[in-house]
Amino acid sequence: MDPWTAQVYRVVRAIPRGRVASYGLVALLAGRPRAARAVGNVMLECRDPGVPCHRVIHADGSLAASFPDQRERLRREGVPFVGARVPVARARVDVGRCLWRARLPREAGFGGSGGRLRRMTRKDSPAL
DNA sequence: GTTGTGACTTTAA
DNA sequence: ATTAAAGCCACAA
Repeated sequence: MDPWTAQVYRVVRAIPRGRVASYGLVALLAGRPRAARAVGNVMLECRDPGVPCHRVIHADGSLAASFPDQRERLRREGVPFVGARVPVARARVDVGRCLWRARLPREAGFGGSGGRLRRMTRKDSPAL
């Protein structure tokens, strides 16, 4: 398994039950702030039951069209939804209430031994 | 090197 | 509230 996949798995495994993280947040914690899309690709290939890939959702609370089980698996964990009065496929996660507030120091390789962090560039923060 | 492919995100209509 | 367009990134051809 390549390092990128391993790093993404490490982050996703850290998402607690009943909480969710956007692809973008996972990318951020994985040390690749703009690699949300690439995170999606990893999830697409993920067959490891130990990785709670259903807890990774769109930034606006909507879910990937091609992952039908996701809604039910989240519901089973008590993840709150909004739009309970519209088509099932439209219902979105109440991100405001269950977004994972990650602890930075140790989780996901920050400050720990594992994570590869890239030096910040102008593109990462225009304020630089 | 280049090109194409997405379980993405943000912005502008 | 939708929808489209344009970025963005890792990966495999």
